Amino acid sequence: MLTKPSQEPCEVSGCHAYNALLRRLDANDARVFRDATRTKKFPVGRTLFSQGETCEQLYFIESGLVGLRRSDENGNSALLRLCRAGESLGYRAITAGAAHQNTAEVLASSQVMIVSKSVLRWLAHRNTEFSGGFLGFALNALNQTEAICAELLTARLKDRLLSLLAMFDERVVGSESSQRFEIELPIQRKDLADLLGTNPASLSRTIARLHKDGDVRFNGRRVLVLKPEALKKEASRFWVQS
Amino acid sequence: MLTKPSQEPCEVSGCHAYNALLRRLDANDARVFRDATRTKKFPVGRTLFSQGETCEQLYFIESGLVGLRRSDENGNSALLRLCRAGESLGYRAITAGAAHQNTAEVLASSQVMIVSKSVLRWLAHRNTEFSGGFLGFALNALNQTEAICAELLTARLKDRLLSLLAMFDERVVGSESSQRFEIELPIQRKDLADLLGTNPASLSRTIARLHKDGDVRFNGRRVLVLKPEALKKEASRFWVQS
DNA sequence: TGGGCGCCTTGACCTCGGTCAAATCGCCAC
DNA sequence: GTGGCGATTTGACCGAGGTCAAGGCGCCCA
Repeated sequence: MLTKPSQEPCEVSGCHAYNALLRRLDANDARVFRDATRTKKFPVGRTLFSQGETCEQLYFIESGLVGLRRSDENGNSALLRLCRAGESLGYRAITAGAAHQNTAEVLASSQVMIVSKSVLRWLAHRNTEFSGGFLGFALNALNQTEAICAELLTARLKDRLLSLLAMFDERVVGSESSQRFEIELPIQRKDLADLLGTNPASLSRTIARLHKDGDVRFNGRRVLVLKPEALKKEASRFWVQS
Repeated sequence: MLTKPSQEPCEVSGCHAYNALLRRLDANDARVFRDATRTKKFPVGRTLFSQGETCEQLYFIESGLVGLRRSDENGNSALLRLCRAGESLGYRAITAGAAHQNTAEVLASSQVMIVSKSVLRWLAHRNTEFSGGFLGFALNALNQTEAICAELLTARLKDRLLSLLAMFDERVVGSESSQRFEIELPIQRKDLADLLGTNPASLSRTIARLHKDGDVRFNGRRVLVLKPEALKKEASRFWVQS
């Protein structure tokens, strides 16, 4: 995919963030950028980078799912949010010239494009608008993190779970209103629990309650949504315009 | 302060963010920027801008305290975080060309510098590194919001309160370890409760518990810290390096 | 000096969700 | 199949914190 001499240099990858950066470069620099890109597959459980490390690379998620985790010295560890296909990672530490503030752990097997810091520095030096791209990434991340934060401040576990479910399927915001449909969860219960700030036991109980109320039926990682409007109501927070 | 012909153009205001932007401009543009700046005092309860509005101005907090609040259509409203003297507001909506995602409400009487969007646009057009400044602001905000998020995901109300107290006094991270000292809270209970994701009643009970345990003694807005090490332990999350 | 009005605290009550241990399920290798 | 192991659910228990209403306190103003 990266080697084909594309006629339309704006769409050379399946990663939105990658394309957004590429669009800010002239043909020549775009070639440099593409040539410096390599692709790697990461299995579940692997980490792209760890909190405290200095940043060496810029990452672009082509497929899969990566979680950002933050720990403190008291031993607490929180799974802050998910990064999906199309997103970029590592730009924060590179731009700030600081260590990674979070650990990026692979939650579902992911295909990732990688560009080394040195190439990036070289390009950024020649293209001052380059940082405009990162600014866009940061603003999106900030908005989403604030949405999550707002939810943690106000919503109950049950509603947070519904809202999280809504994240995993774009049909939730689609038009086919009252149709039941199925979502395939890409991650396991422990991770879901971490994202919600709870533990697998409590999560399991909440799922049982939803089941009993007839809203949503869980079967392992398959989730049958019986009342889409319940999800829709909760979904809104996450879909800030990007 | 803004009119004096400064010899050292880097430090013309008491606002760190303002100075950071100014430093990215040459002498000429810096003058344009300064001349376009006006100062305004906002009393408690006023808002700088509201969620959903289009952004017309860039704000710099010289003194006081501003809170960012996010509401959703279900009627929930969360006070996300505090913006203190030195911070900038409004750059997100301007940069993204979108509406404000949050409401900025004045929690403690504030002195604010204001620059109109049109001037900013003009300057940003001539100075492509300008967005690098905003990127820095966004990365800081993101880090802090993540820290708050992590705390909400893992910590109990009591510990979140201690951590919030620590925010209000830099002595907490200082060296004078075991000395008791006093903090003057700039905001009222309701706002504290909102920041912690709780209500005044529960907050009051938590305060009473801290009082009984001999850690911290509240007297209205005056807080006597008896065991600084208790605060120190919690403070760490918020002081990510900027 | 005595309302009046916010702000804050307290009481009573109860639900949500945390904790720990045991049981069950699902999956893979042998 | 069968044992093993991790993932998930369930049970039993209980504590943190939500809710609503009443009470106290401080402050301003007439």
